[in-house]
Amino acid sequence: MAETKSCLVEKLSRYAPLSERDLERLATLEEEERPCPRGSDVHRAGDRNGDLFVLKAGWAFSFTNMPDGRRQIVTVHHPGDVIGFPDIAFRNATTTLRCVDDVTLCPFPKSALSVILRESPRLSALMLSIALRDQVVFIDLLRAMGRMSARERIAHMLLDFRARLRMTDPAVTDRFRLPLTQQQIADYLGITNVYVSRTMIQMEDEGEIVRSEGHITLRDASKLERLTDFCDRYADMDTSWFPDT
Amino acid sequence: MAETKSCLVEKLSRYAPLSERDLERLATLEEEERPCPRGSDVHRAGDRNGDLFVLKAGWAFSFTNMPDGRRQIVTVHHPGDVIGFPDIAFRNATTTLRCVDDVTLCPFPKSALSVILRESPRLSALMLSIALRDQVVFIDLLRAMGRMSARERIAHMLLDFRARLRMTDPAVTDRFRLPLTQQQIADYLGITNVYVSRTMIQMEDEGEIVRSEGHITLRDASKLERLTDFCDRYADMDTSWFPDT
DNA sequence: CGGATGCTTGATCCCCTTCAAATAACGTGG
DNA sequence: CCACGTTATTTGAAGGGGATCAAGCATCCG
Repeated sequence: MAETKSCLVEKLSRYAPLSERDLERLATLEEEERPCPRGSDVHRAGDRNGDLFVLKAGWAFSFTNMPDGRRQIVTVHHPGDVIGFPDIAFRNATTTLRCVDDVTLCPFPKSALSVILRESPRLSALMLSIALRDQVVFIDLLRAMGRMSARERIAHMLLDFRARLRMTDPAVTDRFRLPLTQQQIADYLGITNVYVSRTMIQMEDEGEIVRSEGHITLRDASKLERLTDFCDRYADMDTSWFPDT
Repeated sequence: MAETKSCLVEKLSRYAPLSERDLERLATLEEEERPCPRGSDVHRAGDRNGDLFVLKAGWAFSFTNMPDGRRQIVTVHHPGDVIGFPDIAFRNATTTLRCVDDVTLCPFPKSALSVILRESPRLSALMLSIALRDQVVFIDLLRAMGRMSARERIAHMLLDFRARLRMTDPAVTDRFRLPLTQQQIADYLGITNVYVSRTMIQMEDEGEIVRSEGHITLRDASKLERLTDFCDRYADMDTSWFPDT
């Protein structure tokens, strides 16, 4: 029985059935979990690449800066997310990882990937699939940034957050905590904090959302889904082609 | 000796040294190459997922539409590129693949991935790395879309194209063929064709670029690199952690 | 309770869009 | 190789979405 409460096991076994051996293998790869206070940086862009993480609790985000100070938040990480995948193709981190909340991280070393690739084709397929799923999520975000208005972008972001939160907690409803500042939302969506404020007020005035106590409520999620042509990439991965072992 | 001129072998062996066995394995996975006329669609968004491709010759691009007709080109594919990676995590294609030129494709089936994962950890690592490298390229593009002006986006695109073309042909200089229409560039960068025209004229007036005979010349690439804080993601992948076999 | 941080609001500006039309380049058939 | 329709590029004028700057409020936290 998998009595071990490994983050990685917890996370990956959600996607596809894994053998006992694979589960054990995963559990041994993990290092001791590690807390990080809100506002702190786990690593900075340019740092030598170290570990990958599973985000056990709290929100975080990855971002890059331009020389003149413009900032782009690239990913908002939710509990259960694997963090650091894109960087492993390179020697140095391409983004800075900052904690939104007090956060708990479960690190596992980059070299663990090598072990997985050598020993478990099925786990390898899973890692690859997650990476490729994330790529499609980026593509969806790219479409939002390229062709959507500020209002649509915010709607898209909210739907995306809901879908992601629902992955680790199926009980998530149309009301959930949103700990990001408007400046952070702005840096994520490529607009300004001022316009985030204006747009969210407008969305609230028109009954699309409600804000209170750091939480947000989607009043009519399916309307927002139509508005943004939203597609939940977390719900329907294809695992049928995976090797059996 | 690898006498077979397999596209896949050609492509992948560029990144990291591979064993004879791996090279042979790759060669057998490939199906017969296939031509596609310019302007035609290889597959459409929503189609059941079939093959992956190596683009042997010509340019192509992948795009999505919004219900109201807005279009976002997501990737511009150059000779040597592997096409279709993001889709394999799903049952259906998420984008439409359209040919810019008369194109030659080397298809290999999705099931080939399963074979690779089972038989060659080293090739698996390579596939994963390419997927993750592409993810970083998307992140760079995202940053451009979120925080850069039209002019900076165009500069970024040109630098990216040059870097990619140089991967398969190191002889590529600051002058190269640019077969995209301004409408396509616009749909790629999230601006309008009209503004692409205006901006490129301005860039030409100010001596940053030259256009002639369907080609473009970068007059001072390093200046453009500073302007956009450009980073060549194709030049420096980290393969040091790969399994040996 | 006081400072800092985050949110809202107003006035003004500009990058880019939209619409429309003219010009140029291209592809095809004769 | 030219003629002609088609598609791509350029140009102009006008308008809007969102940026910028600056100030006033609300909230959080020690």
